[in-house]
Amino acid sequence: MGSTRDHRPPVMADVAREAGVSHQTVSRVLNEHPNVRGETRARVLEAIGKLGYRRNLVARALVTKHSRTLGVVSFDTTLYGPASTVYGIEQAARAAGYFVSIVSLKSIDRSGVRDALDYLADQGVDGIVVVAPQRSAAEALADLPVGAPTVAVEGGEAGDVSVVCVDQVEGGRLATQHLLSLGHETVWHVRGPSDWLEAEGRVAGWRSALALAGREAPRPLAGDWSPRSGYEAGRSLASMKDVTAVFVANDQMALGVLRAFTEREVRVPDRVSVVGFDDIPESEFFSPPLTTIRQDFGAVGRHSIEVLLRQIEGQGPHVRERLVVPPSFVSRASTARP
Amino acid sequence: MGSTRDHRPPVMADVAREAGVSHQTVSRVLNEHPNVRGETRARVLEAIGKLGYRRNLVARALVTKHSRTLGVVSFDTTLYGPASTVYGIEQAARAAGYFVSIVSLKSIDRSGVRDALDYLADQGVDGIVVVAPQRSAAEALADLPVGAPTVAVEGGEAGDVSVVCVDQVEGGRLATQHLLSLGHETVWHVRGPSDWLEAEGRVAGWRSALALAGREAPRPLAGDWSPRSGYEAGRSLASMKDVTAVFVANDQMALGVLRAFTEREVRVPDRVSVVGFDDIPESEFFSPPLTTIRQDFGAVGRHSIEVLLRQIEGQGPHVRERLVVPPSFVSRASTARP
DNA sequence: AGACCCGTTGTTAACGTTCACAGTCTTGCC
DNA sequence: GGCAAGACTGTGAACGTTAACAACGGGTCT
Repeated sequence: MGSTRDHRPPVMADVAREAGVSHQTVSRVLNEHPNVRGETRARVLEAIGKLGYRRNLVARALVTKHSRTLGVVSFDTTLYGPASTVYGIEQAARAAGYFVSIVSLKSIDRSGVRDALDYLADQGVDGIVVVAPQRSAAEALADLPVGAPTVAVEGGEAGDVSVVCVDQVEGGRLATQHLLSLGHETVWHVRGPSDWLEAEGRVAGWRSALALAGREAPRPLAGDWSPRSGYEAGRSLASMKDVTAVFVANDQMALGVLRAFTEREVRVPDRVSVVGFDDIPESEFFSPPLTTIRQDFGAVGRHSIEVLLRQIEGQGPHVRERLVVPPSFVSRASTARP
Repeated sequence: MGSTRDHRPPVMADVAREAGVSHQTVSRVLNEHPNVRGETRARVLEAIGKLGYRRNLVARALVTKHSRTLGVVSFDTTLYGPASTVYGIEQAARAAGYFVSIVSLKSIDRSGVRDALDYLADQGVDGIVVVAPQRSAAEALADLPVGAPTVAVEGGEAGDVSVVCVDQVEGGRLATQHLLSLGHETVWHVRGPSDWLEAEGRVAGWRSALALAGREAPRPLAGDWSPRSGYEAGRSLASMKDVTAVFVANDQMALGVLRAFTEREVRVPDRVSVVGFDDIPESEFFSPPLTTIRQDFGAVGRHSIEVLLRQIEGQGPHVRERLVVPPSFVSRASTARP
């Protein structure tokens, strides 16, 4: 104990003095440079421990031009999907030794995305993950001026950037085929908002499965992902006599549909079968437990970081990757033969 | 057009040269120093625009010792509560011109919290918000070695740091009093994990309301916040004959309870009344729609930033604040007279 | 023996900003 | 006309790190 000044946190020079070496040698020890004698290294390490030295990452970032910080732009991290994705991203990033700086947009429009990108670029992030489920976000990304490597999550055919996404079309197909295979004549659909790529993908999958089976696609009902919109769609569906199977574009809306059916005493799955999408933790305990399509958000987050790091750390000519995570079918009690 | 080198982003010196002033004057314009002639300012601004100059925040942080970045430590941001809180924090922080760096812990133990704090301190954050709903987290905070100002959210009597929280005791009381006022003899409770302060607070509120009414408190059933644990508690409750009212410590578990009751054909609210906690977006569409206690997570997030900024920006002798956000009662269809 | 390489260490100069201080040019006032 | 006060601007030195290069010593090869 008893360093010269305890009121200022120690810097590299203090450690160097303590260990009787130059500050550059301290730097070498910290950066695990191979050419440092074992005994010297030990002395430096001891001095570091004694002084409680912590390297100043800001100074380091200034000279290396690498902040070891990744930026994440997301839309409404209150929703289960984005929240889980961001969680996966953060975990993977930290495991790789990166910090994560987050910007949550209230609405994703062109300028909002652009501002967020600028904001992060200002901070000097090494790379950016944009969770861009809406078409407008994907488009904003297309004319991106950002220097930093970027990966889009759920970003459709987003311009020049790499994309990691769940195969929504396949998910829609899975749900619809399951219902058809049970013997339903056709399958109705409560869709998500039209500016969401995920909503479009699920519609496309639904249509293609119906087409493959030679069935006419009924007019889809519009929802906005919220339970309330599902509830309203459910009331419409309940009043139609020929509805026996419904594919709802997410579990929250499916909950609303179930609620509407319960109120109108439309039994599920006896009279109508329902399939959801996402597999939120609650859906297993809906009444009845919801058959749904699971998205592995954690995997999406992890993959997006892998792709991004490959782009940051790997050299080579900026390959644009596209990684698709398959959804999976989860069978529960909300579907049955007609 | 045609600056000397387009391949390197422009720095202050480039702007200075372009505008025919010194770099210091550019700095003054950027920092809105009053003593700059209007015409000079205009010239500098024009040069900035022409060159597309953006100030390097890393270099700035090095000299000012302020990164304008706030750290957030949270536990499982997949859950609705933490996710909403973090969202509120991020929005408020950005509005105040701060970046937000997030660390999501998988498990909150002493060393985990400490590592996260170190990690953020290394990065040079100006302040830290710890969303510490678990006792272990709060304790870890008690012996905090961090130099940065810190605020705990839901942190109980967390050592020396300021705390922002929802009045859980009041919430538990509200729920219980509502059930008692309907005429129920007593109220059962499905509680959260015992190492969560929120769970303890709700239990305390429940007990105090029962005590005030001169009723015996039944033995609480243990849950872990998950719908499944609620389901299991619900199965137990369904097999007891004298249960007419249940206060469940969160909405997810309440969903599980409702599911168990439905399976056993225990009618809600006809035979048993149920009250939840949180008011997640789904609970309005449970069957039946859930009467619950709403927590304003957004307000908690905003307040925590206010308190933190007051601590960072305000001088003065580190006052330890404690800010309590009141919960509110939301009446729906899951409760009735016995 | 001399040249050369390599492991190890130190010295000096960036990185791009702000701070402290020293100028210069007005302006007002006696 | 001189002088001080203030507005405005410039110069140099930090901030704490890494990069580039030089220097030294000992070993190997010819």
